[in-house]
Amino acid sequence: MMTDPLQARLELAVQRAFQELFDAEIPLKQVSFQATRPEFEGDVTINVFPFLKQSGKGPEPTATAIGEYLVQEEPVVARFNVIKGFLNLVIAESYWTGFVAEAAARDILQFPSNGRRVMVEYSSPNTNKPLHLGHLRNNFLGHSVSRILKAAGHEVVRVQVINDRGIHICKSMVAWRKLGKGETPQSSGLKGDKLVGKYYVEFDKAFKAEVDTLVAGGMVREAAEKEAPILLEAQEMLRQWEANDPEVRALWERMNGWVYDGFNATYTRMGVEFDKLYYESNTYVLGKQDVLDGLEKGIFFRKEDGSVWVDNTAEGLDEKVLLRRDGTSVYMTQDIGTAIQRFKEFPGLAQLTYVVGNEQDYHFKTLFIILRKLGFPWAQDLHHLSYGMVDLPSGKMKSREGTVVDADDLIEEVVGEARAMGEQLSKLDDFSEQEKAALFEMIGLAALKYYLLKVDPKKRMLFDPAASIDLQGHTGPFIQYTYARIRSLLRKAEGMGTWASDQRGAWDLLPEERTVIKLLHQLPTVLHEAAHKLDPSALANHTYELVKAYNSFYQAIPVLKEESSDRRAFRLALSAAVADATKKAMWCLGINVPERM
RNA sequence: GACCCCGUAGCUCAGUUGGAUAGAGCAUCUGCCUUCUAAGCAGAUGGUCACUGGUUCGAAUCCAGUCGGGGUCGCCA
Repeated sequence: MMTDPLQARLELAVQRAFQELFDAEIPLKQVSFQATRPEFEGDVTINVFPFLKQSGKGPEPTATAIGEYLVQEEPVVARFNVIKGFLNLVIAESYWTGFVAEAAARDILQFPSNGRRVMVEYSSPNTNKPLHLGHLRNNFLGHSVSRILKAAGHEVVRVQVINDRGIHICKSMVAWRKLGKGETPQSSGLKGDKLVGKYYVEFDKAFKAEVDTLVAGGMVREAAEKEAPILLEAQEMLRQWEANDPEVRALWERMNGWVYDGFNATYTRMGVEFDKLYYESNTYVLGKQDVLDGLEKGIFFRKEDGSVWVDNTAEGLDEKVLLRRDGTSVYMTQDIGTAIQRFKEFPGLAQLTYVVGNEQDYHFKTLFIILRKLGFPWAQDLHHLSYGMVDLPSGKMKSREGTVVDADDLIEEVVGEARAMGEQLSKLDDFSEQEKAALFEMIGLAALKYYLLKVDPKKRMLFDPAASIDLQGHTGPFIQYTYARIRSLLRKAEGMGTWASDQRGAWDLLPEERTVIKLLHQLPTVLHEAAHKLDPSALANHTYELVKAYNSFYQAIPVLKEESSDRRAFRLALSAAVADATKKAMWCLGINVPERM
């Protein structure tokens, strides 16, 4: 965990203070810092309550003694005050102005490369259905986490697993062959993934009709659901697929191709990217040998019927099957093999993060324990970014009840809302239609992405359609707006000269300036924490705090109209630093920012 | 039933290595465009931090229990 440089410096100074004043040792980590509450004077507050034993004095004398020591010995501490057990420190202006100069000159949200390569897996769609709201949270999270890790200095490999085989896609294939009349995306103009999804639904309809017919003919429903001819046909097709039947394989490739075209169109619009794709049709055979090796070493055990199991009861979990009695593998087997393959493929991989919903918590717990038992040292570097479900006001999304929110439709809706708002404000009269379209696309997607990313990933969240297209308040467009406003300011200021930290005159920072500077100063630490915790919401919320503070500053304090050229230049430098940091922070969330809006 | 997660303002969410009077946005109400973009700013209203007990100088935060919501417990993926 990283503490910011100012804090690290103060921690050491406080430690020295205890040493010299009270001849007492205090552990660095025990020094608790917090931002000073606005109603008191100060920037940083230290709570001395935990150290009364070491000092042998009451809270106030302890705090006062430390405060006096810091003012004397640590140049960044300008003065202090003590209220109850709280030592409020005022940090020297030169520290803050020096920081602004630095933030205006370089990207404070880009950490130097640390040489660690990490992998993030996200998306993992099935090829029988279009992408929906759940995929959006997954993709935005995965994409953002990848960028945050990159900004934190990692080299990131983004991967996607595509579930392209199995009974589900065979169902679509059967229905298309029977009912499709040769329909293609070209012939009907339907997006490829939507077309295949349509036949998946058609299959279900036909299946239900057949079951009803069989039941009407006197068959028990349970039996009918196993024997409906169209289901048998799909199962037969899966066998043919596994036997490499050329005709079935050709149809499979053709229909999956349509799906990929559709997915790619959606991914492009979402602005989500991958470095490498894994297809389940290639990886589903992996893991079997690894399980057999584990069996030989006595890590797993075989039951009388021949099936192979792992016993995780000692870890508080359960027994879990790894190979069926007929020797075929299950999902877990595949995941074991895939993980092993990835660490072979990318030697020295420092971390592998799976972005997968929390309904699979148990699966990943089990998977990680198994890999640890198999003795892979990297097993401790596996993470499950377990995110909560997205609920609708009406409850859970259910495909059977037709309440699934389609990704393409949703994007279309937020972009439409951005357009409606943009046209109404009519600030863009000199924009071409093309420029407008690009801007509304950017704003709409910002609204959607920010809405899904500002919530702690671990928590289930409510998707309120009305709130998600909101462009005011705690939203992506609000942040974009602040950025555009600063850019406009900076364009007007061109030629007014630059500012350097040695140029500061004898002035006091205004409270509005100080607030902005402090939030900006914390941002790199927040980014680092977000990388550590795999949590974009921390960065999203802090970025909002920053631009909110900037807006208050902007509204209350003149910049271009400031008469003192030094102060004006300083405010421009601060504005530029906020703009740069905001742009980078939003980039880390996968959100673009406009020069005007 | 067992295990896991969650419960903070009317609604959606921050805040949890234990610290000062628990914060935002939306909604409602009041001001502010002759001044750098009003997608903004300033302010008001709104709280038994689910409940009970415990730990301690101090608990929304830690522990136990109760209630409520969700998830997982397949030789499915």
